Amino acid sequence: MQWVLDSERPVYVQLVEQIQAGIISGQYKPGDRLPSVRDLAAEATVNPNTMQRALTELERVGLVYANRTSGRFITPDEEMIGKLREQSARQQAAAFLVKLRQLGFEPPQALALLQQVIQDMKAEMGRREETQQ
Amino acid sequence: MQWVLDSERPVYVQLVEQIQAGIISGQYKPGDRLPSVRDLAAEATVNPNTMQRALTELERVGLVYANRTSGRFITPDEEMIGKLREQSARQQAAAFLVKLRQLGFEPPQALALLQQVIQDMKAEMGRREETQQ
DNA sequence: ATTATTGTATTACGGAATTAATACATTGAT
DNA sequence: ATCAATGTATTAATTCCGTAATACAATAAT
Repeated sequence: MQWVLDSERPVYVQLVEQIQAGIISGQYKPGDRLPSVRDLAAEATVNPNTMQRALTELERVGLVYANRTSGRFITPDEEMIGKLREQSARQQAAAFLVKLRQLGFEPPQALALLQQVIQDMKAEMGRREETQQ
Repeated sequence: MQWVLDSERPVYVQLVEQIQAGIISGQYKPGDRLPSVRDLAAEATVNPNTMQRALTELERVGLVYANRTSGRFITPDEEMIGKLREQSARQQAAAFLVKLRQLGFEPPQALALLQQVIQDMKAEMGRREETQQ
């Protein structure tokens, strides 16, 4: 795994995100054993405790579990992974709606805006392709 | 203005949000003079510096401007207010898409999910109405 | 000119959050 | 029984953020 860390946000948060992305993307498969805390920490050039914190967080939500001395594993429960993924996404969506309401956009307007932003992205991509040598 | 503050998040952030909401909702109209820093601070039972910080932030984005000794005013530029509002909303939308991609949702899927969340909200509201005494 | 009112700058305090150092506990392997 | 590898707990150091205390600066009003 290639770790990308900046100092804008807490390191342990970035670790959580990246491991989680690795799980969702299937890079870490259900049931896989993870490298040890110390190895992961060395890999990411991070203090072991910092890596531990990230792993504990993932454990809290149920994505991984630990067996003392035998190591840490991705949960084998694919359905749980799927549910967690969807639940997180819904939370993000709800938070988005709250923020947009603060800006005076009711949910249907927020939806329309998101649609438009996506359209604009597509248009931008199209222009890039045309322009590329 | 009735201020609602908790200690979950920085006070100055909450102040920014509430003043901004006041501007967008038209409670504070373009060109209006705001009460002085000290008065606002007293109103919200907050340290003057904390209120100052909130106002400086709003100034940074252009929603208000200050004239030494004569006070602080909402920008009279209604178009700017509108543009800022839309720009903020777009930023939120873009951030939402980034987070959802981290969870493995491509933009069209993110859009569909948001739509569904809104539908669910409506359904929930409906059930509430039926149930209410 | 003086004063009162306004915004601004500087500095310091407190406390929480993050990271690090170190020691402890468990257990599979030998 | 010992050891090595693992996760875990405890404590400390440090940094950073939010808030507060206080002093300064500018100008409209008198």
